[in-house]
Amino acid sequence: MPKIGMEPVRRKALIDATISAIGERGSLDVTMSEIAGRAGVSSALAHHYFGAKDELLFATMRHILAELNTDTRRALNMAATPRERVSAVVAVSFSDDQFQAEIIAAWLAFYVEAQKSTELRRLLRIYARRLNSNLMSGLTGILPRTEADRVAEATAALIDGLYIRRALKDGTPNAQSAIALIEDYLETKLNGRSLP
Amino acid sequence: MPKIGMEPVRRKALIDATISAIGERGSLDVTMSEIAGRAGVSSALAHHYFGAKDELLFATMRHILAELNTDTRRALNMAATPRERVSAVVAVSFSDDQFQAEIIAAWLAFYVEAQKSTELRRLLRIYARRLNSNLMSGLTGILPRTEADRVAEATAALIDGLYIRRALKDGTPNAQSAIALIEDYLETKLNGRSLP
DNA sequence: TTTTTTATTGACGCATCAATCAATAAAAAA
DNA sequence: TTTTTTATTGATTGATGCGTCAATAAAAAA
Repeated sequence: MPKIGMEPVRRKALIDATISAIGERGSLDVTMSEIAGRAGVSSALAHHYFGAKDELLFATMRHILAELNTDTRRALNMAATPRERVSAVVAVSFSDDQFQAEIIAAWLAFYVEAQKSTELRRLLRIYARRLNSNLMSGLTGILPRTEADRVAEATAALIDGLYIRRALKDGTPNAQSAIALIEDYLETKLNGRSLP
Repeated sequence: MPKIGMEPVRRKALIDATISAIGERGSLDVTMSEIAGRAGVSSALAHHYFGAKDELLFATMRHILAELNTDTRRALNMAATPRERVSAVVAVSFSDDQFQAEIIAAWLAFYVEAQKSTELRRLLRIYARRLNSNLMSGLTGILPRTEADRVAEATAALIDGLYIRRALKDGTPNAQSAIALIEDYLETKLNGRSLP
């Protein structure tokens, strides 16, 4: 009993299923059947809408990136000062929507896959550039350019590093301590004074 | 014309081949034949010595970890002050022997694989604990415990973060700027003053 | 009402690999 | 010299999984 206009519904369901499958397996070694099953459809349908597995994975990463971008824009819009902008970018990276076991696993897996796939690498570079630009949008209002560059790079590395290290632990991600760590760094750098 | 005492030679060759194969492919998706071919033997021989592919990969990660540990111990032995100990740990992580495209790719790939394999996760946790302990061995001589803990965690995150971010770039790894970034952080934290 | 488009799947072909095994041969031990 | 151990591989098997295709059916268009 095929209803019309299913395409966007299925695409969304398949992408969500991909994320949760990757989250559970902890890698991109998930079968099309597994993903399709989770989405409640046949693997043939997944191929029908996405063509090849690569494209489904690519669409999934793009979706994750898009969500992060949306959240970041919203947070930046609410930030009043440059200092708040920096904190906003950090906070979004460790927000409940982003800093989930599933998403973290996906990030990691996609980083690895990017070694093979040129397109995926391009996508992740866009993320890196965007993150840098978002951080700089706050930092340039506080520090001289050279210093701002350095702090932006360190902050980005800290974010990625805390993500990857998080993957080794089990249990619920502790976003609070991650944020505290980065904020401590920022405070030191921006005020020249660390937390007591 | 089988010569006697080949086992250690083959094991070493196979592990080296595994690293270079992973480096080229950028992931653990390398076939036993590919690895064996690089080592100049048949895939059957690889199975003969390592049993299953898992075990070869495991042995490879253990080898990488062991090398890092050896290098670190040597560097720590040459460090005279606590401050030098911290720098030594950082320097080794970005030394020519460690900060190579091949090794970086392997680290990344193994991090992902650790999501699936309990043993591998245990191995990587050992690395994390050891890194922390090595950093603390210097930091506790400079900062109060709580502060030292925080700086150790941040430094570890920076190291891992710079590794993962390195994987996105192409060309030769730039260890110098990575070290500079971390040293700048350490200077700020330990002296309360950043580089000009 | 007939035709086309959209949705959907079960079955299948085909390729890839990990792992096994029987076979070969040289060295070492008995 | 016979036997055992060590080294080595080509061929094979069995499983897995991507992608395709023909078939089915409802909705929409003609």
